Parts: sequence; structure tokens; C-alpha cells
Amino acid sequence: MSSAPNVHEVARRAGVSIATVSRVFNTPDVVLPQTRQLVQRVAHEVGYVPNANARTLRTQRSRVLGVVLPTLLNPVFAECLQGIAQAATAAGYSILPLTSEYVRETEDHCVSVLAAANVDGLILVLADPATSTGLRRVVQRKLPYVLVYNRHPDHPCVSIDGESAVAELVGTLAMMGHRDIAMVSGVLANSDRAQQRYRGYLAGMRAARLRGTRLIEVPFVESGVDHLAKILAGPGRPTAMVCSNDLLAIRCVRAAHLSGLNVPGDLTVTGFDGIALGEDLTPMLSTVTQPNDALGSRSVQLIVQALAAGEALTPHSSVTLEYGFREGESCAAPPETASQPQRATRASRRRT
Amino acid sequence: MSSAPNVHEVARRAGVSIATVSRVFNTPDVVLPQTRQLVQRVAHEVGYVPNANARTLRTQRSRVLGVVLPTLLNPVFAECLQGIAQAATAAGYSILPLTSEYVRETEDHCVSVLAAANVDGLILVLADPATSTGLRRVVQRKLPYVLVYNRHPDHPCVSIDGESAVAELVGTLAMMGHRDIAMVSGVLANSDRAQQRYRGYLAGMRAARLRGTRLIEVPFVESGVDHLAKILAGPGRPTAMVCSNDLLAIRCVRAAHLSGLNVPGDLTVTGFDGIALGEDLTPMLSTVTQPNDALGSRSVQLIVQALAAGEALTPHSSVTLEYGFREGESCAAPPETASQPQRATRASRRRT
DNA sequence: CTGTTAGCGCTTTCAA
DNA sequence: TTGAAAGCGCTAACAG
Repeated sequence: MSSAPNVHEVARRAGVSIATVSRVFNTPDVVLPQTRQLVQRVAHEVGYVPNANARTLRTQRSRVLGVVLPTLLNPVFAECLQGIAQAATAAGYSILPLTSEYVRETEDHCVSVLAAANVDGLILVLADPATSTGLRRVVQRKLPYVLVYNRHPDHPCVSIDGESAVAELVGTLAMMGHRDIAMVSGVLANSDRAQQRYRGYLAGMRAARLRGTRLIEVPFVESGVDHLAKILAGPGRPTAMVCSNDLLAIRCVRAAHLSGLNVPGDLTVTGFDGIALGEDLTPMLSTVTQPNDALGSRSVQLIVQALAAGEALTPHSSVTLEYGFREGESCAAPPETASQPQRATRASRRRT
Repeated sequence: MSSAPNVHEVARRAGVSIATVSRVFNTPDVVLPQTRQLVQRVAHEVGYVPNANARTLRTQRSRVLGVVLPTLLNPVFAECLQGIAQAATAAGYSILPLTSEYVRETEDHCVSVLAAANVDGLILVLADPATSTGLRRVVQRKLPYVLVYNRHPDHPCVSIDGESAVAELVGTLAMMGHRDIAMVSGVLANSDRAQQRYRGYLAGMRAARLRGTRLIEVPFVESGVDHLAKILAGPGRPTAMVCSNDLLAIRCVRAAHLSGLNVPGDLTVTGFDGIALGEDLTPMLSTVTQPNDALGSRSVQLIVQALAAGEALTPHSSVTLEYGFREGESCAAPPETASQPQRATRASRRRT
């Protein structure tokens, strides 16, 4: 409602020129200590803060990184954003986070908004880089960008090898005696990560010489618990469910309970993502852990570094971080095989 | 890296003046259809998007709402932000969300950043409005603002009556036979909501003629599960734990499990917030539910409306939304009283 | 070390 | 209906 004080106001009150005021905020050491302190005092008194828009307009750099995430309702992305925020602050950048809600058009729109806001760089978590029109626009406008979680040979990415992780996990389950292992996923077409993990599942099953692969796609209308419970209550239910993310795994555990099944006694459930909350659940969620905040901070570092160097990031700069496994308590040998549930003990680590 | 196209570029290519280009984007109907279409075509071709900074600088309004939240790692605030984002989009506003991480200085800093960004209004979730220096600055700069979750007679707030909610909840527990009811909270000094809820606890205990009040403050170093488990393993443990938020409740359930206690058989646990995830847990979390997204969207509506009217919001415009109770499965009569756990059936509602 | 001045991209009178 | 021109708040030459 009231007009914010500007350089003129401060300059007038301090009896100096607007240039001096500007210098105090940009190159303080170039102005006489005495003058500097005077200006600082006056600025503080009137509550002057340099207008970021004017500054951006003039300098052609905003020191802002645009961030596009699918949603913040999934803690995975909230954790990642946390990492992004911290790293950005450390590097002297602000962030402007937007969510696409997994809608293609929204993803597109986010890119437009961020471009209009003159962000210096973009950190993107896309549904699927291969088909993203927003990404195409970013490339053709030559905006510096990096993808996170996504993996694609044509783009700079910070990610983990989800395929190997799931393959490895399935191998472990097979060694524990599981033969009926199902994969639970959101709609595959909606996410390259889901596809990646599904490929890992298939590879793992193949490697273990298990033929009965099964994909349970949970359309994300409602939470999907009822749908899952129905499957578990029916005949021929799997002994293990490998879920494409932790939220889905939590729902599987719930569905098992609703079907009168004990986890892990009657049913093994594993997740993917390693959200912090999973550690506080009972049973503690067995899951593939990603370094979510590191994925975020690493992407900031990459882009900030590219910005400093003045050259765009290439697919060549892609980084694959390590994943891990949390043993948890939702995993055991299948009921037929072991008289008493035996825990998984494997907790290996892998890099690519 | 590459310079974005601007009005001049588009004007030149379309053979019109920059003013006409501007009009096409701001008052399309005032320009000849033929000219308009030409400009639109050219703009689209070169991928022109009006520079938001320049526009803001010139018009002195950004159509951006600044949002300050404690953290996004607690789904409560992510849910609220979701509501804010939707309502803002619907009203033609963008949002600029920042997190304070419950640090006073950061809260302050967020306000500065948002002021510098020329946001048209502020939506704030503060640690404590009574002591926030950031808020003081907002007021003295006469920035339009509204507080969410916080409650304070001197400020416009969108909130629920947490005190009554907890009091009511405690009453219900007492009626179920609980006498040893403890309150579990984060550090009280860190949040006016925690204080509010604690007052409700005290009031509820008083109303039920229960004298043994007990506050368990969980410092948020680590998750606090070990601390809680230790308390539960010791003598004189309560039969019910009323938690100040759902995340804490989840940890209490975990702690109970680690101490060999069954929830709700041996211990009743209730939460506060009504995060969506609580519904998928086993036992399903019994909790006070807040309309998190409505709190967010309502605050947007208030501020947008004030902006349109050109007059600031006053404490008078404060809105109290209704809370509810989710029965859940983490609540039962205390072990001494009932041979078999009996469920709470109360699910009342209250407004203030 | 400090002041004057041009101009970032845009909107908006004011004229035509 | 369209164009010319001023100016939002700031920074960065350039002079002094």
C-alpha cells in the first residue's frame, strides 16, 4: 500500500548521490567508510531494501533459480527442495519453486512463468524428459538447466540408477525365497522414473529366473488402498510387492492390513525413495533410499558452476549419485518357505 | 545465455510500434483484430513472453503473493501451500514460497526478500506473531498480509481454534476412562500453536477434573523417538498421549512399538493436523483434522479481495475455520478400565 | 572516492 | 486505432 523507499530517498536523506547508495550495496569497499556507514544507517532507518526487479532488469541477472517439481505432497520432492534451497542460499541464489502436479500443460506453463521471471537457471523434475514440450522450449531458449531424478542421455541429469536399484532389490527378495513378486506402480506412462524402475523389476526377475512378472498400476484417483486391498484379498496374491515409491508402499501395507494380512509375515512390501517418515513407521519401511537432499544440492552446484563459467551444461555433466537400501521391517521370507519370518540382511550399495 | 526476445524485437518483425505490442498483451480488444493477430503470431513465433520484472517495475504491481512457511517437510504446510497455489492461480496471482525452518532470523530474512521482490501481499505462517520482528516490519511497511494457523487479536488471521479442539479431545479421552493423559509437544516457546494446544490440554484436563497434567517436550534434535521410547519404557507412563501434531504422533506410535506397547491396546495416541498420510497408517491415526488446503485458499481469497478493494486487512477480517476429528484406530479405552479396547465414537465439530 | 547520465523492458499518458 | 516519449528503480560507464 505504501511506497517502499528507493535509492533517491536514501540518497536525499544521506546527502549523497544515488550512485553512492547503489555502491554501498554492491561494492561497499569502494566507498569511503564514513560515507558507507552513513548510508547504511539511513538505509536501515527508512527500511530500504534494493528493488530486486529493477536490479534484475538492469543487470540482466536475477540470481534466482527456477525449480519445477511434480508436487510437494510427496515428501520426496519436499526433501529435495530442502536440499535445493540450502545449496542455493549457500551459493547466493534464491529459488522460485513451482509445481506441475504431474500435468503436462502445467509443466509447460511453469517454464513460461520462470522464463518470464528471468531466472538465471532451471532445475527441473519432469514427468518424462523424452516427451516434455516444456523442456524443448528451455533448450531452444538456451536457458541453463539441469534435470533431477529424470535420466536421459540428451540432457544434463542428477539422478540415481533406479533400474539397477530395483533389479538388485528383486534379486535380494528372490534369494530370500520369494517367487511371486509383483511390482506396484503409478501410471507408467506418467513418469520416466516409474518406467525405469519397472525395467529394473523385469531385469531382476529375469536374472532370478522368475517368470511370473506382474505389474499393478495404481491410478492415482483416490489413494488406491481399496484397489490394492481387493487384489490382496483375492486368490493368487503375490508374496512380495515391490513398490515404485514409498507412498505407494505405505498404502500397500495398509491394504494388507485391511485384508487381514500381516506385514512382513504374510506379505513383504518394499518402497522406493527413502522418505524420512518411513523410518518412523511400524513396520519400518524397507526401501531403496535416494539421497534426496543431495540430489537437490548437487543440481544447484552444477548449475551455479555452469553459470559462473558462462557455459551451458551438457549431458556430459550428468551425475549419478549412489542409492542405498534401508533394511526396515516390512521385508521377510515368504510364508511357505520359512517357518518363522527371517529378515533381509542385505544392505549393499552400488554406483554407476 | 541467449537474450530473450522483447517488445522491440516483436514490434520490428510485425512492423508495428512497441506500444501496440504491449497493448496486444494488456488490452487486446483495443487493438485492430488484424493487427492483434499479426502480433500474436509473431510473438508466438519468436517465443516472446513479457518480461515480468520490467512489467512489475513499471506498473508497481507484481501479481505475486509472497508465502512464508516454517517448513515443507511437515506435510501440513505442503498441503496448505497446495491450497494457496490453487487459489492464487484461480485469482490470477503467482506465489513465491519461502521457508523459515523455524528460525527467527530466517523468518525475518524471508520478509525482506519478499519485500524486495515487490510482492503484492504476504501470507505468513509464523513461529509466533507476538514476538516476530519480521511481522513488525511488514506492518510498518504497510504491506498487505494475512497470518495462517497463527492466532492473534492484533492481526488478520485464518486459523482454527486449536485450544478448543484439544480441550474437546481431552474431554473425550477422559470420558473413555483415561486419567493419565500426557501432552506431547515440540518446544513450546517455538510456536504459538503449540502453546495454544497446550492451553487446550490444560483446560480439558481441568474440565475433566484430572489433576495429573504432564507435558513432554520433544526437542527436535533427532526424531525424538528414542526419547519417547525411554519415557514409555519407564514407570508411570501415561495411558494416552495427546500430540501437538501428527508427525509427533507417528513417532509416539513408533516409540510405543519399540517399548513393546500396543497402540491403542496399551496406549492411546492422538495427533493434530489431519495430514492425509495419517489415513493410510496402521493404526490409522486418530487426530484433530484441520482443513489445511482451505486455510491456504481462504487466506488467498482474503488478501486478493483486500488488494482489489485497495484497503488493508484488519484483525477484524480474521476467519476461524472449523476443525474436525478423525476417529482413526490409535485411540481406545485405557487397559485398566476396559477388558477389551473400546473405540472412541465421538466425532463432533465446533466453531468459534 | 563520488556524481551525472544512459538505459534495462515495459506500460501508459498524450497526440495524431 | 496507433505511435512517440516518459519513467518505474536500479547499475555501470564515464567524468571529475
